[in-house]
Amino acid sequence: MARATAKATITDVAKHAGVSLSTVSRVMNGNPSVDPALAERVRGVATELGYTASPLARSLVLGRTQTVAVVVPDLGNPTFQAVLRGLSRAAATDGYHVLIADSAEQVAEERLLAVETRRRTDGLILCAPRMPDDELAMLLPEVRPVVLVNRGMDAAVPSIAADYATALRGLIDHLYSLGHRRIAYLAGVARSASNTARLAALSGFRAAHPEVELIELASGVDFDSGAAAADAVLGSRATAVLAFNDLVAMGLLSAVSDRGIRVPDDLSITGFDDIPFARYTSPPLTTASVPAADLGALAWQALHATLTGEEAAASVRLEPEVVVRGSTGPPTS
Amino acid sequence: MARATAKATITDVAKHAGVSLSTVSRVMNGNPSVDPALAERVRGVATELGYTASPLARSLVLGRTQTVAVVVPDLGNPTFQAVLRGLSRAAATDGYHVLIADSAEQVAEERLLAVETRRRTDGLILCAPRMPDDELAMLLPEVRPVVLVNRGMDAAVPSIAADYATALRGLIDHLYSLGHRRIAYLAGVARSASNTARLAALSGFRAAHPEVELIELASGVDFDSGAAAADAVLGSRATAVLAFNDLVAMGLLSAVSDRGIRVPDDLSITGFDDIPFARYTSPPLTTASVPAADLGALAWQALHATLTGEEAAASVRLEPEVVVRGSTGPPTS
DNA sequence: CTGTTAGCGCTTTCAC
DNA sequence: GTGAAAGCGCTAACAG
Repeated sequence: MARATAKATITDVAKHAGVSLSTVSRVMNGNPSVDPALAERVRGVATELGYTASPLARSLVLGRTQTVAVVVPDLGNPTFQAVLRGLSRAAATDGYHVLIADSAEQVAEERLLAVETRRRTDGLILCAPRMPDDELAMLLPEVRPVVLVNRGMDAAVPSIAADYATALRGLIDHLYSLGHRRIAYLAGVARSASNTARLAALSGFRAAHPEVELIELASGVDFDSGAAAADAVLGSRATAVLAFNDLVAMGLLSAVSDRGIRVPDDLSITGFDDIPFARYTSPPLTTASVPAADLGALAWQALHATLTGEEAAASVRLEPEVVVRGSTGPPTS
Repeated sequence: MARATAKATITDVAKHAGVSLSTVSRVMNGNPSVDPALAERVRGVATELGYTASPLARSLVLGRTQTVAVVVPDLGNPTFQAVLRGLSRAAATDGYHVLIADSAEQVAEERLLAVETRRRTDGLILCAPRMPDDELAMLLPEVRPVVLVNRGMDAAVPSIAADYATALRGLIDHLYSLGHRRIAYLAGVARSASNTARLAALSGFRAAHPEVELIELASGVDFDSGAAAADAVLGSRATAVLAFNDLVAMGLLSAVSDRGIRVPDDLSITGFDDIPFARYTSPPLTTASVPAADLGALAWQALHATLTGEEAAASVRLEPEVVVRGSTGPPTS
């Protein structure tokens, strides 16, 4: 017969049970130094009153909230959604809660969001691919413990990232082996961490294959920018295009299809990330599979490790896999 | 020259400024009853020390956390992702934080998650389409203030929902006007709130059009169950199928296409929700557009209203719009 | 084993 | 206008 009204406090329980606060506290925390019979009685009163310790009060005195913060640049992006999902489930497994902040692509807000959410939690998981290096460097000490996702920094802070460079290289090699010699790259956001990695892959490839024409084209990171890039891509006379990510690839695919271009016969297209929908376009998208949910889970593991002080969490780098589907093929022209 | 080490407390500031705690508190809270000059000095010390009031301590004494909880059944589902996004951004606008819990489709966990996250926050936004009515009824009083998403209850708790019944009816009418007389329905999760609404729409249509054959088929709520239902759908000899949602529709579309079935010539398919990818299938999906992000934003508004006690938040019901794309057409058989 | 006493860091009467 | 003191609900020495 629990009365759900006006949440009972530890004092109520103590009074009803005729014991001191400490005893109740001990019982509730499973401290064995309490007489079993007494403990039983206290527990009885507690359940009768529907008592649960206030997380707030505990947090204040214990100095930990059992909560971590995560800031992402866009909750609408499937990749970050997957990171969040992996993170959230992993954290839940360890009894932690997740406070979430979406900067909505406002890089200027990220710092504040990070600091603010961090103060209400025990640690931070930061996805801020576009925050300038120097700003990030200033921020990091302030929000420790923190783990970075998809972005390296100094070794002092653990970073869980996919190896964008190697993966993109895999995609280029795939196109090359198909026979493509004129390849466009839709560059996404210029100053993002993963774009930097991709550009490195590009120049690596250039060095190895000077005979191949690599054309860099500007673009955004979503459907619309992919679609908007269609004319530029077609104008470039490339036979294949590396899109910044699956979203861009899908937008492009859709737009060129509308213009009567056949994929992959007239144009091969690769995506990046392997979001859940990549296999359902037509043709299905060749892409690099970034295990975003794993990234989230690993980020949690790293943070949890430093939280429990077991070990200095190590950075980890995941290798995406090139998954070849129908959107790439040999050039016909 | 802010020293970021060991977060300064209000006591530090008071000491450095040579004033009492109360004064610092007043200054930090913009209480005008402080001598402007003194206030200025205190503010100086505060910034110098990099002082910010501990949200935890404030929460404890003020009795509010500036945080709300949201529980969703699956963070991998685009609809709930959109709800979360709309909610998170709206809440951020009002200076609130969002604590998120993903029950990972474990209906048994939802109650606990709801109660636990609610205790650390000021209110709850609950998406629990599959929780049994009686369990929900028991839970609600315990987590108030709460607002329900996509699920009505008694009038006592505000509910923000899309009108699934009317929308599905719109989809059926669309198929009917196209000439379909044998229509299959992929029923998704049997006991979910929105499925109940859909079934109501179905029987409404049956009453109006006894000449139409309406075939109910079991299915899940994701790609795979859509694909898995392909044989059953084909076996039913329906000329059109109403999929439980876009995911199911896409899975089905993909599977029947693989079998050489042409959509919409051989089979018309409708989805539900209008997730961002629905327009990028081929053919693009005819579906009912559920403004999930708006649902989230409205849920926030309702919760915020009851939090600030301005008014008793009202329930709202949004009308999805039927959006006709390429996956539906007249039957050819 | 159990109770008493300090706080955790802050806000808020209540006096001066 | 400013400070002293009480207390938000809990835990953790510290005594018995």
